[in-house]
Amino acid sequence: MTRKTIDHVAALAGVSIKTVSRVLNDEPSVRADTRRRVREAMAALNYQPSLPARSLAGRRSNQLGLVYENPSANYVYAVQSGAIARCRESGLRLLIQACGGDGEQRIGEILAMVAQTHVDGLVVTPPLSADSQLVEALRRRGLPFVLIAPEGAGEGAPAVMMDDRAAAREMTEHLLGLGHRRIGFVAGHPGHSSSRLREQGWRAALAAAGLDAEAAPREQGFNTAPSGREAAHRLLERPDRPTAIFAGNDDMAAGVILAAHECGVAVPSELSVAGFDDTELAGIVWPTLTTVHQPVYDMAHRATGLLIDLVRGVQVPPVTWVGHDLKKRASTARAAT
Amino acid sequence: MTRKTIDHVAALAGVSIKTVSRVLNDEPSVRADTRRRVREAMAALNYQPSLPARSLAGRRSNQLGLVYENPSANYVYAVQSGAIARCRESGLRLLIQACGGDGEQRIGEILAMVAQTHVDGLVVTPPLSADSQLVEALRRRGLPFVLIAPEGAGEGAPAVMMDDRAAAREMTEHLLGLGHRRIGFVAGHPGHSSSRLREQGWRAALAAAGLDAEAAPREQGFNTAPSGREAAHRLLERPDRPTAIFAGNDDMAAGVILAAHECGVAVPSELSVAGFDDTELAGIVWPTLTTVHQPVYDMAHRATGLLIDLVRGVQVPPVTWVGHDLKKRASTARAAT
DNA sequence: TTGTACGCGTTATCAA
DNA sequence: TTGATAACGCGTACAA
Repeated sequence: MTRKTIDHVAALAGVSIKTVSRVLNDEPSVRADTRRRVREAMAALNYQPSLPARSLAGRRSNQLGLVYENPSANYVYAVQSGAIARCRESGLRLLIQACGGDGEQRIGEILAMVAQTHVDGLVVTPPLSADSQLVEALRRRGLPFVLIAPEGAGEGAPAVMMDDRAAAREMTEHLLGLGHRRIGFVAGHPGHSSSRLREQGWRAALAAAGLDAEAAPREQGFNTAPSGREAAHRLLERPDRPTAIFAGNDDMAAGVILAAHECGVAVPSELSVAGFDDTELAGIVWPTLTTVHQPVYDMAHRATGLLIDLVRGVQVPPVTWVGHDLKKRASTARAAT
Repeated sequence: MTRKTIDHVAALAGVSIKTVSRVLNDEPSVRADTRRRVREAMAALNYQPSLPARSLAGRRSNQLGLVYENPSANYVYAVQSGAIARCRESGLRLLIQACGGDGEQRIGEILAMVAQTHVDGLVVTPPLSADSQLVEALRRRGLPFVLIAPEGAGEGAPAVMMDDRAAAREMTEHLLGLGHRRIGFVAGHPGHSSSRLREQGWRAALAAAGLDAEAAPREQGFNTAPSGREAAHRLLERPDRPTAIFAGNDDMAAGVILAAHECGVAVPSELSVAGFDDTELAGIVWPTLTTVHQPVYDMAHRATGLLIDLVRGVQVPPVTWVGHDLKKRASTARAAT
């Protein structure tokens, strides 16, 4: 139960604790032979360096933070997995902070966490990444941080983004290519910037195809399946019923499919349905969902990599774009003639 | 950027740092008046104590660990949320550790994490909680820990469990009560103890109803929607097609519904489908899924509470049972006559 | 290439 | 009820 310390290792290897410290931190100025002896001693004792001691003594804690607030389980899980994987590659720990509360309080909570834990930097996920006050507070604090999918382009802070607008446009073009002309849209939560961008992509594709983008059927949803279901009912009741509905995320698309079932409208023969995000759900609903793959894991992995660079003083580009991907599954088909 | 320390607070409050420390740790032997002055000084400076310093100096780190390995996104999210909430109530931090690798290596990883981070205790989730070698290693290490849903009854280690067997039996009885006699079962992953318990509950209910439990239609699944779909196809092809199918979890139940759609079997009029767990999915598929609510958030919350007691030297019961709940939704109905 | 002395910010010990 | 001082286990600065 009594902790093994750097002193034990030093004694066993016959060197000073400073040399052990050098080996621990992969500093170059250690003779290969000495390094080997120290390594062996560490292994023999099953030595594990104390993170608190390192945090306290050094100017780095070897810990990064990940903050999120209230998104979906799938999103959080994917983000965490990507960030954890990247941290592991570099021998760092990830501290996860779930935020509650409103603006001011939230910022205080995050700054308190930073101060208490000594984290070296922060990965900020949406919707927190769109909070310009938070961004400003972090900047003032002088803490390295990387934003995932911020509003606009992160206001100069390093950000990892996907092109929601272009992806939505591509999906709409896919539907147009299948012969659809009345393509309805279920918009996502108004508070999320991605909602606006996706809607813009849909409109842009319609306009480019010579359709009246302003008059196109559009209903408001809130990123949940029930809201998608209700929006779909409103769309399906219209005299000029759409032959395709594009929902701003997969949950809402699942709601659209549910509504179609309820109205006796066959998917995809009478109605094509498309989603966005490519969550687990897309492969589970029936028919399986055509959707846009958002590489959440990859985005988190990259954001964490950028943060590691930043902490080490390496310059990083202001915006890193990640690609997206159309997943064509069973919920879309050629428009009935 | 320069950190505020206990010295600053002590100076401002006109006391020694030890007194500030006492206030910080809610020790009783401080005059109310002194305590107030110290509190005010802390607030005025927006003082945040250094967790690494406390971990290093004290015999407690005020940090608990949560270890998981590879379960579903929804499960992880619910467990984390419950544990984080409980930690927050007691002013503790939660360190989350995702494990990879096989038995030996996994144990080493967890013990290394414990040694490095100085966590005061560990919440162990399934399937790790069923690893008796891990349990033994933690016991030897002398670290407080609580198991969630272990195999058997946790081998004497404190555990939080739900009665999978009784719940599955109740669900089967519900189906029997709806007039079903041919009730098929899709078993979950053979590696999970809950799979066996749920199957036992199903069989017990059939036997109690005077049916031949041994000959009842049963197919193997692996906790995924595709495996549920395939199992359902096999069940639906039988000459004595079941009028109800009970799947060992919601994902597989979603697969069953999908298969029914594919075979042109109407749910619930021609086939009732029941699931287990009450994940998000249950409210999203069509028809919405009748299922057993497993209180994952609550289990994690309680397990963390027990762990906090344990760390403080308070005795806790060896097993804490949590209740379950039948959620009757749209996927089950009276058997066709 | 290696080692010595000190400090990081807190808790523990013991004395007042 | 309060305080002085020594740990805790490591990195940093500087010297050898």
